[in-house]
Parts: sequence; structure tokens; C-alpha cells
Amino acid sequence: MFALADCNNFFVSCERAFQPELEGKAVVVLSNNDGCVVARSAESKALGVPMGTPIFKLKPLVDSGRLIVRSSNYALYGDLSRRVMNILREAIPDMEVYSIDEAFLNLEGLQEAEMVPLCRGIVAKVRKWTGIPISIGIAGTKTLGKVANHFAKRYPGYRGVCIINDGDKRAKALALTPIGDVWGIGWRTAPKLEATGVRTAADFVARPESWVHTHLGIVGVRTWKELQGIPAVEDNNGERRQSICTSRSFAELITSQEELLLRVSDFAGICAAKLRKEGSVAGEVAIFIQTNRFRPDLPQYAPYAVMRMDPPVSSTPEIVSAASKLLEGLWRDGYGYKRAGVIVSDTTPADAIQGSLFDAGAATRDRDNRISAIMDKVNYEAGCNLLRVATQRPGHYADGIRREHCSPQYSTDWNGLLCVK
DNA sequence: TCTGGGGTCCTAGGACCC
DNA sequence: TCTGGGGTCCTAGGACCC
Repeated sequence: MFALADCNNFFVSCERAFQPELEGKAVVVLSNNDGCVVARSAESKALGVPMGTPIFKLKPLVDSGRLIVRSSNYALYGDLSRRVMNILREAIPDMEVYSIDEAFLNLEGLQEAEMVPLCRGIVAKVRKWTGIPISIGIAGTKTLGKVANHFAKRYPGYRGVCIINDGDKRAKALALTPIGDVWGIGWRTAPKLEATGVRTAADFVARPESWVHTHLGIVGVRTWKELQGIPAVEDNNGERRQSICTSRSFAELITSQEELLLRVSDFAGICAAKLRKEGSVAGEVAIFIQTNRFRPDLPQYAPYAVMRMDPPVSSTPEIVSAASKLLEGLWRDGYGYKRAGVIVSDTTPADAIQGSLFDAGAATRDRDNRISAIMDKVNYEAGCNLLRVATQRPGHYADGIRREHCSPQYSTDWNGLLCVK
């Protein structure tokens, strides 16, 4: 059996943990750049605020004081997430952190009768120690765990924990679950299924496997099996990331190449630091730049370019330099750039690098790696990005990003590091 | 005026191999 | 007159997740 532990309205709950006056109020948290709604309290859902709404459409609600708005504060959410996960891990060490606010706990070896009381204890402890409310769904597969979690969240009678442990409960739960709410059935597939008469998860599992395979491929078959209690979704524990992306939208359109270079270099530097933190090196560096796609009246341009790195690299100087060369090739005058990003991919463990016969950077690589190691150390101890290469921007990385309703960093500094001073 | 950011996996089709 | 069969690898695009 699996337990899916999922924080309720996570970002809103993080804000409330330090601002209890937000309790019971309609609150939303916005995406980066104060763009659109990415988290809603129960009260704001009840007000009819859809997920993803651009904030300017909610101006009347905000101005009349019925809706409270917060900018996203990822340093805070990351820190609270770590604290919640630590409590879960202490209770059930065999755990897979699935996202910032979710984890699958492997309950193998426990008696079924002890599962619900144990999970209720976890819910209470997380609430008491962190202030974050969570719900837990228990079932034989991850997809059914998701279903159970929905019920635990929706109906207070479950007191935070819902278990699906026999065919009867499963059939009832599936009949009450709209097909679009099933984990793995997205906004593209749901309408297609509905058009064929599949409206609930129960309708879906009633179809033959061959029908599912024809219409949804092997991904759909996995979901179909999982809903019947047959595990088909693999664990993804402790895997190194295959790609790392750092991208941002800008508060204002950028029209100067020098200004965009500062941003792109910054993103490249962040990617390099993330790579080193994972102990990885990247065989490819790519960048993209984009004009504002919501302004059809302006000329549009959204190119992308990749560079092979042989041998793979993780030093800040090498990745920043690759990114700036790529930008030189992509830059065109006469456009206003709204967004840009750097992607490092084809990653391998840093301790397993193959040398290259044609390694142009060999002479300076050792130096670049030593410089990067010192940057990591100083930046960690100083608690802000004190050391950077000259093309990166001064100031912290959130500069130039709109954050008009941001809460303070209650538990960390701006880089998410614990405050030790 | 104002619309996020970061990932994964699968599939189809083309190029290439023998 | 006539053009097989069986693979692999790579890429772009789509779909999904949070």
C-alpha cells in the first residue's frame, strides 16, 4: 500500500503559517512576475477564482478587499517543504518526494489496521510542528492514492486520511471521480474521452484494455491498470535530473542586447550552480529568448539554440560563456524581449567524465572548476550571490521581476538558505 | 499596463546500418 | 521485369505532472 501525503493549498498555507490573520480569508498566491494565480485558498475557490487567472482580471475582487494577493516566495515555500518532508521521512523512511508539496510513502510491512491511525498522527504532527495542513490518501497504487487523497481533502469526515482498501470502496470512489480528475488524464485527453461516453473513472476502467491502448497508448493503459489496483507507475527516486532549466519573464520588455546578456548570464550562472549542487555535468547548453506572445500587435521572435559541450562541464565561466555565444547568434535588433532561459541537459555524474581528444578548454578547465568551487563556498557562507562573473548582474536574481505583494523571508535568506546570523 | 516556471515520458518519422 | 526485412538512433512535438 502507498500513502500519498499532499499539502493543502500549499503556497497559501505557507503564507498563513507566518500570517495567521490570513486564516479564513480568500487568498491567492501569484506566479513569478505577479502574472497569474498558482495557488488558492478554499475561500478563493469558493469565490470562483479559476487556477491560472491573470491577476489583472481579478482587480475588482482585490480592490474591494474580498481577495488577498501574495507574490510567490519560493525561498519560503522551499524551506517549509523541506521541514514537512523531514517529518514524513521520520515516520516512513521509504519515501519518494514527488513535488514541492507531495510525497509517496511506502507502507509495506504495516498492518492495514494501523495505517489510518498512523497517518492521522502524521497529519497532526505536521500541522503542529510546521503549521501546514496536509491530507493523506492510502491505496494499493499511486493513482488510487491520488483518488483517495482527493476524498480526504474534500470531505472533512475523513479527518485528513482516506483509505481505499477493498473493491467496494474502489468502485464507489471511481464512480464519483470525473475522468478529468484522474492523475494522468489531462485537459487534452479528458474531452476526447468524454466524447466517447467516458465521463468517470468507473466508465474508463469498464473499457477493454485494447480500446484504451488504441486511444491513449501505453501511458493510458498504465493509468487504466493503476485504477484497478495493478501497480504500473514506477518509482522515480533519487534520480539525477536529466535537464535543468532557469528561465524568467521580465517585468518590462528588453530591447538592448547588453541588458539581455546580463539576464542570460545570470540564468546560466544559476544553472551551473544547480548542476554542481547535484554533482552533475552537462553535455549541452541551450538558450531561448522570446518576445511577448500576448502582444500580437508587436513583431514576434522566439528562437532557440544549443551547443554541445565536449567534455561535459559544470563550471560557471564555461556555461556563462557558452550562453553568451549562443545569445550573440540569436540576437536580432528591433524586438522587445519578454522572457529568456538557459537549459543545461544531457547530464552525467561529474565523477564519470570521459576526456575528449579535441578538448579546446582543457587548459583552463581546472582553473574554471576551482573558481566555481570557491564561488559556491563563498556564496553559501555569504548567504547571497556575492561572487559572480562580470557579465552576471549585480543584486539578487529576483531583480527585474515584479513582486509587489511579497511576504518577508521569515525562515531563510533570499536564496533559501537558513538564517544563521 | 497586466498572462509562470520547471520537469518527465512517449511517439512518429527520418536517417542510417546490415 | 524488377526494388526486403529488420534493426538502431536521433529529433521534434505533444501530452502530462506540479
